[in-house]
Amino acid sequence: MENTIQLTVDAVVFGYEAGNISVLLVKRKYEPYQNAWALPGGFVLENENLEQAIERELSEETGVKINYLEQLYTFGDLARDPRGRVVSVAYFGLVKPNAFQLQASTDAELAEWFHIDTLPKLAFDHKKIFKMALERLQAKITYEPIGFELLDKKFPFSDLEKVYTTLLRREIDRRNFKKKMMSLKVLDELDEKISIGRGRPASLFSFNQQRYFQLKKEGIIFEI
Amino acid sequence: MENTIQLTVDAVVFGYEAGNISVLLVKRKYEPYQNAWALPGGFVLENENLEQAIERELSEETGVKINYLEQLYTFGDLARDPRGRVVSVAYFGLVKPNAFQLQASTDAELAEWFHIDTLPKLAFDHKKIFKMALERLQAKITYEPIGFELLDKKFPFSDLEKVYTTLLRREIDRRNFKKKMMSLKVLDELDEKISIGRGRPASLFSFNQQRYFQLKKEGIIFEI
DNA sequence: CTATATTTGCGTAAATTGTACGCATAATAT
DNA sequence: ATATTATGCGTACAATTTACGCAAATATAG
Repeated sequence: MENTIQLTVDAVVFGYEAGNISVLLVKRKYEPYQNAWALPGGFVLENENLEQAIERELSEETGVKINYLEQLYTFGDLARDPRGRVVSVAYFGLVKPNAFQLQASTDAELAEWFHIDTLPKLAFDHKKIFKMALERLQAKITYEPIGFELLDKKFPFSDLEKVYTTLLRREIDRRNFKKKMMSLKVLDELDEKISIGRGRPASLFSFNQQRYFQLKKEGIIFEI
Repeated sequence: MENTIQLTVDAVVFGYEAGNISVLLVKRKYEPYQNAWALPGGFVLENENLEQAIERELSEETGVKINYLEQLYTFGDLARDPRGRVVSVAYFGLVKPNAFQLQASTDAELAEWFHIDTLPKLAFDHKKIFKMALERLQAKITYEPIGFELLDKKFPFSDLEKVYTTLLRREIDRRNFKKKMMSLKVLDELDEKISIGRGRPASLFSFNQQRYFQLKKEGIIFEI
């Protein structure tokens, strides 16, 4: 039996900065869809697993180092790629603000961050993949502590709140949100404070992953 | 670039009968893992999509017709198959009791239902796939109305409750469970009653999928 | 035929969780 | 000094969840 099905990976990488959620795209250098924007990704090599393929492609095409990576869905429709039968395993990833800057490095292709509400036309079925990734992210921040993965290690509470209101596209009562989040026992309040512009300086918090795993093992679930 | 990655699909099919959750396995006819039990599945053909591949393999190997099918995860570790690099897209499925009987039909291989607590040793990484599927099913019945897919179209409330207590492995207060379930407005109480053994005869209920989709569109979510 | 066991169906009180919002505090801007 | 802004803390009320009592409708045992 001759095997003519090809396997690729694609990554939907989200970043957060100053109240905006962005996604990382690359401009295609070759046909098909030459010069169109697309999700970073490419063919899986025989001697690497799927996560390694994602990390290699991201490194080659964008130079971005991912902070959180999770498999999203596998797209296998017959006509999704004009080159023939190509099945793609999609992942979604999150990066911290410091990884946000794109160095126009080495042989990095043209990569850019786009606000999730103003994406350009995308190659292949990548629009559909992006849409599913965004829905997954929106759902997931309510039942897994992954919102922190978009922020620096130390962050003021208002930043976390902003990530939630931006992603969920609805207002959240600041005081109730903090009470709920603190009751989950996975945030440590640090001694440090930060003062940005005017207003009372904010305490910095950090996510205690060890405590989270501990609580998860005990069957206590994160839920906002 | 020569492509040597092969693509398969595997299905974790669950069935329910008389308080027991079972999973469908087939005995392998050829090497590798000859005569070992495995999840039904096989290579994806070039002219079929992934769901079609699942349905074809299930039909060929077991004759079982699936009632609910959902993609689970794609397994791509380097050494998961001794034949070489084989990536497998796993699905999980549910069947209704009437599809439970296995006809030793045509060229159906040896297929059998196994209680989920007493599975035999499985080929490849199928134990890992099964484990993930069970966890997904357990989680999913609490936030999507898929428990009904394991029951006949008409069912007494006690059957639904049994599906939940069996899968979640914990007692649920019968009265509160019914109140909660009815408050979701997706079950219709029929005029019919059923009497099994002694005790008061039970009303039959049916899942109103149309109403569910309606409510979902309005943003109302199913949650037990 | 009567008493008992069993399963379903309905309701209510208490405990827990969620929501709305008032007000003090600590900084900057005028 | 005073206004403005963002953070931090608390409290009353509403909604939901949980625990559990009891009646109704059947089968079974004596």
